Amino acid sequence: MATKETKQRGRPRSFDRETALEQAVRSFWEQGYEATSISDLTRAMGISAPSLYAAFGDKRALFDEVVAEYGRLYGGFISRAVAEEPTARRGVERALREAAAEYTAPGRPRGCLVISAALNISPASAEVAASLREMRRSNLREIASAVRADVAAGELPADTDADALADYVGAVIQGISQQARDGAERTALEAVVELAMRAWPEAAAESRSAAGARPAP
Amino acid sequence: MATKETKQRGRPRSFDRETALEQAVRSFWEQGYEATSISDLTRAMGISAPSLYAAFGDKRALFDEVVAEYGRLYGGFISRAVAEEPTARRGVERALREAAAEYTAPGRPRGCLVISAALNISPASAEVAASLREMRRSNLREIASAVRADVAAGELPADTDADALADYVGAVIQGISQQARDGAERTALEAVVELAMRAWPEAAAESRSAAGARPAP
DNA sequence: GTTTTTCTGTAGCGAGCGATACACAAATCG
DNA sequence: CGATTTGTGTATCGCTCGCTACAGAAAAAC
Repeated sequence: MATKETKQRGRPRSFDRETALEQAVRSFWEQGYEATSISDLTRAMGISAPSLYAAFGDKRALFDEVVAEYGRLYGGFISRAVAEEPTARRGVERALREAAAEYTAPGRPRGCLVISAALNISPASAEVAASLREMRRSNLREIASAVRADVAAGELPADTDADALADYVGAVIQGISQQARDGAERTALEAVVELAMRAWPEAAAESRSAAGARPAP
Repeated sequence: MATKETKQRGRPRSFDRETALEQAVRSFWEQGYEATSISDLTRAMGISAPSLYAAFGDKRALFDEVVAEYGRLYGGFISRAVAEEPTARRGVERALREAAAEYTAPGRPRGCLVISAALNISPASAEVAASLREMRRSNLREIASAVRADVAAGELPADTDADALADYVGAVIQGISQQARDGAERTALEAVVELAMRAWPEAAAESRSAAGARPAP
């Protein structure tokens, strides 16, 4: 699907589409959707406005591609951590630690694009905000699902409120992203993660034997 | 200072300045600094642009007044909670519970203006963002100070990292504000607060006798 | 070669932005 | 009363926004 089918017919594109997209990612990541103008984008991408519109459609379509690219390159670590670790606790702890690292990684914009790019949007761009919000909700559902699986496995107390726990994790992640944007250092955010994980419920003592085995959600 | 000195000389203002300011607070609270246009403001305040500029200066000066008014009417509860409660733990718990209530109060914009009004700002308005950031930092300093006082009083373990604990509380508050803006209900945020407080360090068992007495910072 | 297709650069569209010039209205002061 | 001071309404200003018309450039197809 992504490979060129045959030789293209007309004048070839004079810039690398992937490289330009990567610069668009950085621009939107730094300033958010509305605060990033077409002029900002053409400057960062090194192309003119008509080239941008020919290659990516309009600003909204470019942003959609940017979000997908961001997810592919930088944003998937939460889903990955929760899916790969054997317990919800370990998945969440890994996700939070990676968040502290990712959101302060040198040479990149701070924080999370999905969290911060569509804050304070004017009504005209409400759809963009709704789209990113749904992505965040999806992440929380994954976490809540992992928590429920741990409860079923006796890895967490039976009265654990999975949705509340997922909301809590989401609040901490959003807070970490925000503080990273405010200039917080990685070590400070790791200390926050350390504290945040102290709120994790303790497993009932007698049923910790089944650790590592988790039924599919 | 705020009272009229004598009878004013020229044509009197045809609108109530305080009421108009209150509408400006709502507009900036809902949409943030940059996403709120002068046109939005004049519509909400029920006055024309020249009247706005005559009464409040420019957009930036109006926003500064809005921030001050917001702090006076809605924003002081964190400082109040931390200052009035006898221990840092009780102060923070009260602050978080009040945040869950305030940020979802019916008939008001969701979340906290100081947290959300200057997110995703373009470089031209960087000063506005810096100003609100400094207010947030000031709140965290108050919390860290209360924590240090509790450590000195034996109310918290001697190895408690006051700055990290304050950063954690700040992250939770920002997360709660964000989720409130995303539509979370008060009860859901209260569950998040309940969980967040489980991370609070336990006092060393033998020195809890001095509860209620705290030396001034 | 000529034709066809596609991309690029210039230049500019209508709309909205923050902010204001200017004439008129409404009050106090003498 | 006239003079002075201050606020209001209309009608913009210069600027930037997202976006595009149009002509020319660069490739394949014939």
